[in-house]
Amino acid sequence: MKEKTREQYEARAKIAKAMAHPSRLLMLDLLQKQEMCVNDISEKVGADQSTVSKHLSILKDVGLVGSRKEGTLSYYRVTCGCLDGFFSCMETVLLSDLEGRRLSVK
Amino acid sequence: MKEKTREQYEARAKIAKAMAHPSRLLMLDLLQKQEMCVNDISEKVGADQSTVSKHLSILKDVGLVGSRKEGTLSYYRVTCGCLDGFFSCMETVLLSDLEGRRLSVK
DNA sequence: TTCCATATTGGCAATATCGCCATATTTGAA
DNA sequence: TTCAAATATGGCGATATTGCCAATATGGAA
Repeated sequence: MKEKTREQYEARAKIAKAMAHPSRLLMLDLLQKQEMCVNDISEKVGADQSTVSKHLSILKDVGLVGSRKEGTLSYYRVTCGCLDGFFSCMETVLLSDLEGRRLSVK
Repeated sequence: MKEKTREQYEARAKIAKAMAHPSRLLMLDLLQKQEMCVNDISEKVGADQSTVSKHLSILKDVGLVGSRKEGTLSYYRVTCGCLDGFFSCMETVLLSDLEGRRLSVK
């Protein structure tokens, strides 16, 4: 493991870790379509407001979402334009995995 | 959270979780370039052979890598062709995050 | 068979994540 | 200022992840 790239893998892992939760993936989907405040997200996700707030801060820490304040409300949104590629790759993996389990390479 | 898509987010989260580790990301990089056996990977990664074996089984469980046996050796390789998109998106996020921290949207 | 190299699996302690409750904090309205 | 709504943060038990050291397959060679 090279000295210089170890940090890079850790940085990448942070991003992957931020996405490694069903609720956070749902949030990313929602916030890609439109800006939303915490309470609305909380209802959509079906988790406690404090839980959602923490999830959002995790996403924000790695730069996947941004936020702005308007009065007492915090509006969050996705700041990166390449998530679709992410998700479609995931779908590809899921599909090919289903096929692969029936075929040669296990 | 819609009934039907919850499982889908969990399936995606599994994949993200599988990638959410520096060593596993390094392994994916290595195994994308060439097929490798456990011991060689272990040396490259700098972790115990049993640790690497477990990492590999995590990657294999979600269908990111496949393996074949040749004698006593197990050769692993990446089975999905869309990882580059994954990684380049991660780099994009990392870069834009650095810029974003100096600018408006926090 | 016995021996050796490779790989996988158990077990376990250390650490991290998760989600709720309770408690700040912030902002606008009264 | 006092109150209420929206968010953020502390804290804590429950659960999951991590990585090493055994211990256990597994296969080839002697």
